[in-house]
Amino acid sequence: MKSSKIPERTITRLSIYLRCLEELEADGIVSISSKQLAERFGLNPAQVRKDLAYFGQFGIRGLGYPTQELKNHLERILGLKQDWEVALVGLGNLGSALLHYKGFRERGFKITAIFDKDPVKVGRRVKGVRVWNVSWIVPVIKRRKIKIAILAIPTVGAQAVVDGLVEAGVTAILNFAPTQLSVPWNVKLQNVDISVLLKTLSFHTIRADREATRTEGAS
Amino acid sequence: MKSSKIPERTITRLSIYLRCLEELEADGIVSISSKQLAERFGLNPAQVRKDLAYFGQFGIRGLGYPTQELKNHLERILGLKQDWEVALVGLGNLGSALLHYKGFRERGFKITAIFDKDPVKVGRRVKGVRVWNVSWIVPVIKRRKIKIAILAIPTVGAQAVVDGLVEAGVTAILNFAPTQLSVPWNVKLQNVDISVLLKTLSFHTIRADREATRTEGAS
DNA sequence: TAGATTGTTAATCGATTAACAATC
DNA sequence: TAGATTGTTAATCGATTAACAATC
Repeated sequence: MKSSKIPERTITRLSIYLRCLEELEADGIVSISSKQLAERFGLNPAQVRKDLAYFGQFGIRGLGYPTQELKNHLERILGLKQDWEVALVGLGNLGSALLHYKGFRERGFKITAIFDKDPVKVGRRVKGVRVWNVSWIVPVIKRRKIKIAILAIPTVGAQAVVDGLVEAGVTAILNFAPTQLSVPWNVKLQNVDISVLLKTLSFHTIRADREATRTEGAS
Repeated sequence: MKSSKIPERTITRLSIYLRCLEELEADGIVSISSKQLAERFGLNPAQVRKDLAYFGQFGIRGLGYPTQELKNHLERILGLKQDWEVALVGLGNLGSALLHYKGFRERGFKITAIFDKDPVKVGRRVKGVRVWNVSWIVPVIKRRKIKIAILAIPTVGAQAVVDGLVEAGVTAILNFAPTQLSVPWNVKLQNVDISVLLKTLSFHTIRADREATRTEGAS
């Protein structure tokens, strides 16, 4: 078993391949080549093969990859063969939207604990899930052995919450708070900063604008 | 002017630096070195200097970067000196959450057109913004010259919507639909696939688990 | 002047792509 | 067997980091 180091982007692509395989399976297509798979995403076939080769030999030379089998392998690799309990911290606009997002449960992620600091919300049940005061994070998560958390709170106090999550044994955090958080090396922090994303769009729009006027001028 | 090619990640980091500079300015700190800036994000000082050097010489040797001035430069580079009109397509849970997200307006992004296909929603006004039928995308966006769109709709029909946006002159799209969309080379598509993100978290949790049990066994 | 820190070039590192023997 | 496609090694590419002259 030579695990070497697996690039982050390989993992991201793996879950994209998986979605494609689900579609292929639904369409009754029994096998697919790295070339075909690559074409769908504008990737290089060698990259597809390399990504998969990190985890084993799943293909058949001359034929390609058996759809269903590869799908099973990827599900196992990505840890989707089991259901995951997920803690949601913050039940504002974004938190509520995420709670109602059907994609989670479909893929085995169940929000089973919610935390908020608003006394109006604490104690209620939303979608059958109890809302706890944030001060209960450590004991509740510890007891339930929850490993994955979603952070949908404002910047202020976010680090304290993260510290609590880590103390409680959480090893993976999806963070929507627009701030830099620090976690120990063995905890995975995935940032989704919508305002940063919008800024890159703004940058590209500025550029597109300039290009357009330049081209106009040249023509 | 040697523009060369600017890495995507440089742009992302630029907007992170900017946030830091805003805080520094609020704290009345007038200058900062690449070393200090890098430390805050666990980056390399050379990288900070290189990122900035793509766009000009903003620093003073021996002293560092003047906070306020650099902030201004970054705002100009990222296109934040102007307000942006943004179109929101899809007013479900996620769309509503994004509409109510205060971070947008604070940073000059105003959602000024909403599209949905639900007849119940069409024609209403939400937060003072009119909801149009999706079939009106092209004329409405064209007339208002909107350049940035947020896509918060399900997979089905997403490509058709994107085609409309592009036809109407949109050059940057923030996509929350969990599907691969195709756009022309001069349009920037930024995907935020929450289910893919959760899968990478799942993968890391699986790994952390294995590591933990291995260490236990070894001890 | 001495110390500090930039801007930039060169070295390193890591990821992508090309090429090809292995093999279905 | 001939054609196709994998798995893997080698070549390329691009981004990060180190090093250092320029200069405040």
